[in-house]
Amino acid sequence: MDKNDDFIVQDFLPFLLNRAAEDSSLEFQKLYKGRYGMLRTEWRVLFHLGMYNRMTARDISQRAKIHKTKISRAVAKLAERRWVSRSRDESDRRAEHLELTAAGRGVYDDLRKQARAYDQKLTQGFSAGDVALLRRMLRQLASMECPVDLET
Amino acid sequence: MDKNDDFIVQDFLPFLLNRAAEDSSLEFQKLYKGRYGMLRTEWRVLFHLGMYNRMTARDISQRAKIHKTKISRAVAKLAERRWVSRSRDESDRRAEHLELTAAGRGVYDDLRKQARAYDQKLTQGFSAGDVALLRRMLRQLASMECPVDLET
DNA sequence: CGGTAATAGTTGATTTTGTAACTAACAAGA
DNA sequence: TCTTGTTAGTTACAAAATCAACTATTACCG
Repeated sequence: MDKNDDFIVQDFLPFLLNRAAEDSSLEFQKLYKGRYGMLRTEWRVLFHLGMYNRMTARDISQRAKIHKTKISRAVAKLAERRWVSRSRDESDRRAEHLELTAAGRGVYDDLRKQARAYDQKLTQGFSAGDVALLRRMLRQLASMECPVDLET
Repeated sequence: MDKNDDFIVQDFLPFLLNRAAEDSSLEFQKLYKGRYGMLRTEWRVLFHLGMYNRMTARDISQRAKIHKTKISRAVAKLAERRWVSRSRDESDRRAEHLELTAAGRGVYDDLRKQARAYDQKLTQGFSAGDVALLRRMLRQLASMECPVDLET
């Protein structure tokens, strides 16, 4: 990693990140998939709404960096299952405010509990300080560059 | 993260990992996609072959934890472009040995250079020690549980 | 105003992935 | 040998992601 030509592609950060991401997501995915028949994007939208309460699709898209078409379809499914309610913004009738219904919040609460437990399981091999550092670095890596056109 | 109910789903490790993985991959993806029209799995297969020289699809599958169908398709494309050559194992005619051609090695060499530079760019905001710790933790998170049936 | 551009969100077509089932080759025991 | 089981790899079909184009609404600016 330091010298001129000893670069091991197995150490390539994007590779390591993708592997860790895929592997660490697998088990939790079974949960929201198996228990609620949700897709990953649906779960992400759900938890953003659970956390911020009232957002438009655009808000979620920007905050989570999820493409708007994915959100559109996820919201459609969540609304169909009555976990999310939609209401037009009257001052800008293009926009739509999204909120969890009571049922949706029930699902969110359950999954959040599971997520917490799962997170603890994932991190139990590390010291608290290391985990904190890890999260900080991941956040920084994620926000690093965002010149990416989220539309299109 | 510590108390009973202050779990912020934005801190959820799989979420952070996925975001960091996606974001950190984007720019490099443009490279192998734009310059060589490769898909992610193809690039992964290519660099495994570049690193280990002679492998079967199964070897790659196990080492990189990539599903065999993905590898099969990636190899098909790489072979079609004459970047990879295939040869049957004579002692076990089910297996096929894969190797980079000269052209394939050219591509690999170029991309490995790019990868090294890109990796340095990604990590330049952190101390060397932190980066080393990060890689170690990612590797551990990735290999943590592997009860997952790689076949099927 | 009127026209062009931008924005929120949706839809449809194409790609890519995931899942299962399949072929072909080998292994091992009755 | 035959039967059953396993392994390497491919293929077919369904599920999902991506990309481009679309509607409807608002903003900007002459």
